[in-house]
Amino acid sequence: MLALGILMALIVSWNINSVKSRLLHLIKFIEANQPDVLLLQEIKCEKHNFPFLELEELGYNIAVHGQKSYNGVAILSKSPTEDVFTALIEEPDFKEHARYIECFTRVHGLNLRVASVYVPQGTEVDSERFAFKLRFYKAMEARYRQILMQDEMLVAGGDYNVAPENIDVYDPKKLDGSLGFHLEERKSFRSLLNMGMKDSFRVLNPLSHEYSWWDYRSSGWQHHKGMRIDQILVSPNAANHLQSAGVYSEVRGWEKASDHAPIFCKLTNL
DNA sequence: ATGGTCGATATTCGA
Repeated sequence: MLALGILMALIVSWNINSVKSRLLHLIKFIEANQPDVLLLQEIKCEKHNFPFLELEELGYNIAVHGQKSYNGVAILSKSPTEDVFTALIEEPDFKEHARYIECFTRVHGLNLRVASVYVPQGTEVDSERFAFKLRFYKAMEARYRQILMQDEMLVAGGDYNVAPENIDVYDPKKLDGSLGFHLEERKSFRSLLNMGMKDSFRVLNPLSHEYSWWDYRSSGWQHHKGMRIDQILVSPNAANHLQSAGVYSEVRGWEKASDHAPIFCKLTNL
């Protein structure tokens, strides 16, 4: 290996809203961008229905936590996915929700623990599902804290279903207190940051107004009304390697697109 | 303006 070789790790997170209905988009995206690690959410299928063959053909090792019809998360990595963990939620009522998968993998000499996270949307503020959303944040925080204490590099990307700040939504006044932008959930998200995790996009683009999700129902994409509810959070030791971060927003304009665009961060091996 | 549109599934649920 050349001493001067600067290598870049591309890590992408994407709520794909059904991996089976979006498989051609996924393949097109991979061929164009060649991510080293791809974190998927809302695959909406069980493991035995996941398109392993098509994606292994593109050079990926794959870890899947599947569920019929709803939720489902996966990790694709050019390197082997080791030490897979999914048991974040043990509550009987929500145990079957496949919303978290984590593994160890390597990218260009970086040893990373990576997680693909699909935080509950919450359905309605103050509902039982909203309470579960807040509990999910607590469980995630405890898990991340454990990993930070082991001094591993953590890259945890996903649909956090919260827009952290005013800059992250199209109309902060109107949306204040509504699902995805309620103070309680924003505090839960901030708590991850206060623990030391960095919002890679915001660290590198402090003033950018960019979104990652546009609602189907209100034709949000057509009206430029979106929210930045997908994030790639990184531990402080991984943040030292951050080079850039952004949103592949053009993907949201593809025909029959997911309501979320892929997001990325790049880490250098230096 | 409390609708709208998706995907999986079954004629409803969850987002």
